[in-house]
Parts: sequence; C-alpha cells; structure tokens
Amino acid sequence: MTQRQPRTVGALGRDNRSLLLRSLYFSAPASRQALGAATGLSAASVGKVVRELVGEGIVTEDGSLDSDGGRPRKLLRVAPGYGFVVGVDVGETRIRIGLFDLAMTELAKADRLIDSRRQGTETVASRILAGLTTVLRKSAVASDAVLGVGVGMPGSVRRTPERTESPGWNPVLLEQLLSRGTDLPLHFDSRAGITGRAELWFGSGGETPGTVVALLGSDLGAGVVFGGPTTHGTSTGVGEFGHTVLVAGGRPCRCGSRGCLEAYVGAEAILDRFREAGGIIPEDADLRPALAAIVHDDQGTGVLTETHRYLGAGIGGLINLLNPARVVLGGWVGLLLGERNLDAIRDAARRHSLKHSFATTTIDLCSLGPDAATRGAATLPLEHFLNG
Amino acid sequence: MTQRQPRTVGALGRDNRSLLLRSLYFSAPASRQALGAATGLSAASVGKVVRELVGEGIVTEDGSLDSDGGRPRKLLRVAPGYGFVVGVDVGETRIRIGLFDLAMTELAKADRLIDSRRQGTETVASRILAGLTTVLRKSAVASDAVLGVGVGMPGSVRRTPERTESPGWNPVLLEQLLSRGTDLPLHFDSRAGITGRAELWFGSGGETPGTVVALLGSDLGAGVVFGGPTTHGTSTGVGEFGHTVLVAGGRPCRCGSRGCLEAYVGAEAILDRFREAGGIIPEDADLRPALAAIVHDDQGTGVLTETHRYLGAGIGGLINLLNPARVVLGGWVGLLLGERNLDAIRDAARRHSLKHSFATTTIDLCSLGPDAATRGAATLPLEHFLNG
DNA sequence: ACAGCTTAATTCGCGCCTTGATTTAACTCG
DNA sequence: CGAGTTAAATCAAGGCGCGAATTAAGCTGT
Repeated sequence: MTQRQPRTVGALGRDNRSLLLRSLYFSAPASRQALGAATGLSAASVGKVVRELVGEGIVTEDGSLDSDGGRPRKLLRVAPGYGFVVGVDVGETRIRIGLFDLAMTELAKADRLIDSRRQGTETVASRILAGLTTVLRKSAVASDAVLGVGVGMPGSVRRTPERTESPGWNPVLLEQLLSRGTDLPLHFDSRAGITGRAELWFGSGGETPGTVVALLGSDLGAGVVFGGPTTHGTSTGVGEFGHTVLVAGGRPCRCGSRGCLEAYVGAEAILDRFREAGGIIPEDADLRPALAAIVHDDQGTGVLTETHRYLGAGIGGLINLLNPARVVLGGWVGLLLGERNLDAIRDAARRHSLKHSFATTTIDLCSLGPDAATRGAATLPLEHFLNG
Repeated sequence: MTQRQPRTVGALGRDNRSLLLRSLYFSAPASRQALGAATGLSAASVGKVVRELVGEGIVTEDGSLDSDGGRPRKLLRVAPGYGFVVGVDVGETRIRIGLFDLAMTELAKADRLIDSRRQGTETVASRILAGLTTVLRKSAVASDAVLGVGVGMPGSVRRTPERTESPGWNPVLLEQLLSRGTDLPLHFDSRAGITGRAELWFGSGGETPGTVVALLGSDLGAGVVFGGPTTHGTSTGVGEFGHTVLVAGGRPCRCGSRGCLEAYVGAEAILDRFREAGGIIPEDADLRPALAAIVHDDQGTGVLTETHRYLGAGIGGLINLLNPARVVLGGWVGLLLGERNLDAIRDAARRHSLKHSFATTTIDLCSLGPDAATRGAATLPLEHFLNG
C-alpha cells in the first residue's frame, strides 16, 4: 500500500538534492539557471543545494558563460575526481574490470582469463578481487574513494540460492565471496543488463525515455533493458526475450523448450541452420568469423533473409508488448545482422507489430563497442550515488 | 529529466493526503492508528489530514472498534455518497453504462444497442451521452456530484488523429464529441484496459503488485494491464500481446500478419482450426456456444490440447518479458479454455518460460463476470479522484 | 573610464509541512 | 467510582521551498 518515499519534509530535501545532482550530471556543464529550469526548482533552492554540493566537493565551478550584458553564469559540473566507480564484466572466457572517475573516463582496466567450464565461482570471485586491487594500484586511487563496484554476471541475477543455471556457477555464492573480500558496496546485474545500461547511458540517441535494448550474442543470450518513462539513470531491467516462442514446436533450444527466438537467431543456431540448408563452413571454424562469413554471403541458402525475418518478428512482439520509443539492437550477433541489412529487420518488425505501435518506434543499431560492458556495469554504483 | 512531482513542500502535503485517502479506500473501514501504520505517517499527521477530509465530507466516521482497556478507535471510511463515477463500455454490439458510488456499488445502469458496422462515431457518442443522462435520472444523482466518466473503447486508444483501425471508428473524434456534450471529466482506455482494471481492483487475489491480465475474447482481442510495483490503483496499460508471433509464417491473422497468437487462440481461429481438423460444427452456429461445445468435446481433433499449448506458450513469453507476480487469464474465451484445463495452460507456460521467472509467477483465472467492464471503466475517474 | 544597465547569485522572511511531546478524551476493570 | 490504558487532538519546534529584495559581476555607450 506504500508508494512514495518522500513522506517527510526532510526526505523531500534529500530528494530534490539528488534530482538536481542527477540533472547536473547529465547536462554536463550547466549553469545554476539551467538547472533551475531543468529541475523546476526555484533559483533560491538551486543556489542552496549547489552551495552544499560544492562544499562537499561533489560539484565544482568550471568556467563561465559569456555574458551579454549581465553577470555571466558560472558553469557547474560534478567533480570527476570526487569519487570513482568500478565495473566488472564476467564473461565466459575472461573477466574485465574497469575503473572510472565520475566523468566515466576509464582510468585503469584489467583483464583476467578464466575458463568458466572448469573453474568455479570461487575462482571467479578471487579473480575479481585481484583485478580490483590491480586497477586501484594502477590508477593510484584510494580504496575509500571508490563509491562502489558494479558486476555484470552471466545468466539471470534473480536471487535464489537453489537452482542456478549452470552447475558450477552460483551467483549468490559470488556475492557472498565478494562481500567477504571487500568492503566496497557491490551492485549486481546480468550481462545483458549492463550492456543495455551502457547503451542507455552512452549510446547513440542518448537519453530517449522508453528505450528497449535487445542484445544478441552467443554467450550472452538476449535481454532487455527498459529506460523508464522518466529518463536516463532510472533504467530497470525487464526480462529476457530470447526464449519467447517464435515457432511453436520448432527447433529445440538449449533452454529445453522449442522454437525459442534464440533457437533461430542465436549464433550457434544460425550456423546450424546454415549447415542444414546446405551451406559450407569448416567444422572447426570459430564462431565469430564463421558467422561473419555467412552474413557476408549466405551461399544462396536464404538463411540470412530468414534470420532477419525471425529477428524482426521477435522485435515486433517486443514493440507490441512494451511499446517503446526506441529499440536498440546490440550484441555482436545483433550488430552483424543489423549492419548487413537493418532495413530487412525493420521491415519484418513492421509486418509483425501493430501499425500504431510501430509508427512510434525507431529501430537502431547499438553504437558501442564490446568493451562498453564494464562501463555499463560501472553505471550501477554511479546511479546509486546520484540517487543519494 | 523531471521525475517526481512533490518538489515543493505544499505538493508533499497534497501527496500525503492522497496517499492516506487511497490507503483508506483500499483498507475499507480503518482506524486512524491503522492508517498511520499503513502509510508510515505519524499519528499527528494522520489526525490532521483526516480532520480535513472529514470536514470536506470525503471521509466519515463509521462505528468504532471495541476497546480493551483504552479509548476505542473510531473507524473511518470514504463516504460512499460523496461522489459518483460512471463507467462506459463500448462494445461492438452494445454500449453499457454504469453509475457507481464511491464504494463501487452500482446505482444504475443502461444498455444501448448499436451496430458498429453501420453506425459511426457520432452515433456512439450520442448514445453514450443519452445513456449518461439516463443513469443520472435513474439514480437521482446530480450531475455535479459525478467525479468523472471512464470510457473503454475498442481498439487501441493511442492518440493519433490520422490512421484509425476501422474506417468508421475514430477515437479522437469520440473524445471531441463527448467533451462537447458534457462537462464531466472524461477518461479513456481500451476495452482490454478496463477489463484488466476490473480484475486488478475487484478480482480474485486482489491487490497483488505486478499483475498481468491476459484477456482473450473474439471481439476484444487480447490485452495486458500491469499493476505497477507499487500497488492497486496505479495500474498502467502496457500493450497488446494478441499479435505476438507464435508460429513464424503460420496462419494468416486479420491484422495482416501471420502466425499471431490471436490467429490460434482467438475465438474464430479456434473454430477455423477445429473445422480444418475435421471437427463438425454447424456453419451458422453462434460463436460462444460453438466454442463451448468444442471446449467440452473436441471430437478427438486435438484442437483443444493444441490451443492450450499455444496459449501457454504465449503466456510463457509474457512471463519471460514482464516477469509478473501473477498472470490472470480473462475474457470469455480465456475463461472457457481455463475452466476446462488450466493446468494444461500452466504446464505449457512453464515449458516456455525460464525456470526462475515461472517459479515466481502464478497463473489464475479471472473471477469476474463479463459485466465487470463498466465497473473497471469507472475505476478510471475513481483513481483520478484518489490521486487528488 | 565611468555611470547606467542587465543579468546572476545570494539572502531573508513567510507559509507550509511533519513530527515528538504533551494534553485531553473515552473507555475498561477491579 | 477511581485508577489505568489507549486513542485522538493540540502544541511548539525544526525544515523546506518559494518569492521578493538585495548584492555581485559583468557589459555598453558616451
């Protein structure tokens, strides 16, 4: 029955402070005036809050706008060196760690190879902790200046002790081990989630409210992140759409079901379908080059066209259900398919969604490289910081 | 960049007032103490706000709890007669109108037959306006005591002047015509939306947060309403899921696409599939009895089992994507299918969704009759009232 | 170069809110 | 019937945002 936190007048103040801070963060260098307009707060309140923030060292004045007759407005920004955030991307073959300042410039990074098939959660945890000290040392950042660590983990992050996806892998245990090894605040999300966050925060188009990010990669599955109706910063994971049924009773999927989207547009799935359609590809070829080759030339099998169509249908369903303002296609498989013929995907999505919903949606390619994941993970503690 | 309304301290007050009012509304007769516990407000604040509300006639004291040694707590409730709300359900063959007091007891209702194929928006508007005066007269409620009118319309309600679904039907025009004919505040939603709202407000299970309502009817399409993470009262339409692709390249759907869910589990679709599978049904049979007959005995065609499976797969996708706490199956087709074998649907949904998501979801049948629609529509102005 | 103008930022008093403490009200029980 | 107990109202205090007034800091034209 509860709804809003700011019940008390004190909470209201903290709330407006965070509102202002977030607004400032996203509008980069901004004057007090601009902040007032953006937040709806009066000049007096903006002044007061800014004074506090400057006093705490969170915000600094940085240059000023040229005047045209009056007193020039001083520009404000969040002090990049006030604190630092760490992002961790736990892949299947390696762990990536990045340390960023508040302006999200990367100050240090570290890679740790792992073999997820053979090494368990304990190894992953110790690797992460080791990488953490490494980036701290490299960047000469004091541990207590780190605001938090965001970790993107494979699979779903839903907290259940029992029943994890892969036998050797236990997200709950990872949390325990990590929190035992460091005092830093930890934040967790799925890999799809952190990649989506990266796109939402730093991707093309920027802060469009109501953005759905559809990620396609072999080792990533597919996921969705939804930037709430408000904006930026307030992104919330929604769910997985890789296992939506697209062909009832169709191809078996590794999830145990049949006809899932992933069983058609996942990397391995595309390769399998290519082979079945008579396409020739070396048996021991690596996934990425093999897929790239198919996308470049599908040897007349029609697999590529079909894949575009499947993907478009899946996206169409997404559009019907979530009615987003923008769909961003990402993940290396998604990028490969989209770069080749995004219009084919758009077209299929159009055919498989309601006219009106489709008309108010744009479908774009993700513009970020694969190493954006750590950056996306680092937005987890950053967001926590901005929300006070 | 804006996010929360209560920026100013005055708004905070209004906000808490509405919080309290809503809390009171849903916890029926409640003491001041209970309200304090429920809302988190202090006894002092509760007392003050309640005094105001009583002064305005919105809330009345009604009995008191037996004491066990101390002063007994007086019970409060929203005065049912403080105001009234009207719900309108615009179907394809008739318009239903209901007038309710704040306790949502129906004081009067009216039916108007229409022929949506032949009569245009103008007729619908005038029928609604006529029905409105009828229920007002019947119930002897003064027009200015009506807080608002909620209208559930066929199709999507997304506001676009151009490009409406059916040629003779124009939701935007309807809004214009109605607002020209009455001064009462108008609220609009889709028919799926109002039916979903009814389930959310008055249905079994009650106020579970994160409830998705899946409606299946021939003339209704399928829709989804999502009760936000907060609670009751704050429901927001999400989208249509009747045209999610379930069988890529499958049966043609009236939406122009192929393989939509509706093309398999819509009433006509089930009948068609039944006939194609060799089932015998009179050519001129009415939809409902015909479908009921099939559900009762599908003559060994397997169509029923198949339908359950399709529907389950569709619901599974819903679960993956939205991760609701509860899925409620409604609409007359949905009820028919669910009453026959809900477990088959559950089972198919389980097979087609991620283990964890499914485990945290329950799938139930809608418990409301078909005439709940006007009641659901009337929650639109009611909610507006409760939100201040 | 200097008054006069213009605009930014700060300061100040007001009204409003919630809260904890205190007081009053209303009932039970021995 | 008075002591005890609990509910509700009242009161004073502390905070917050806002508009108005004030101060700060540049331009501009002669």
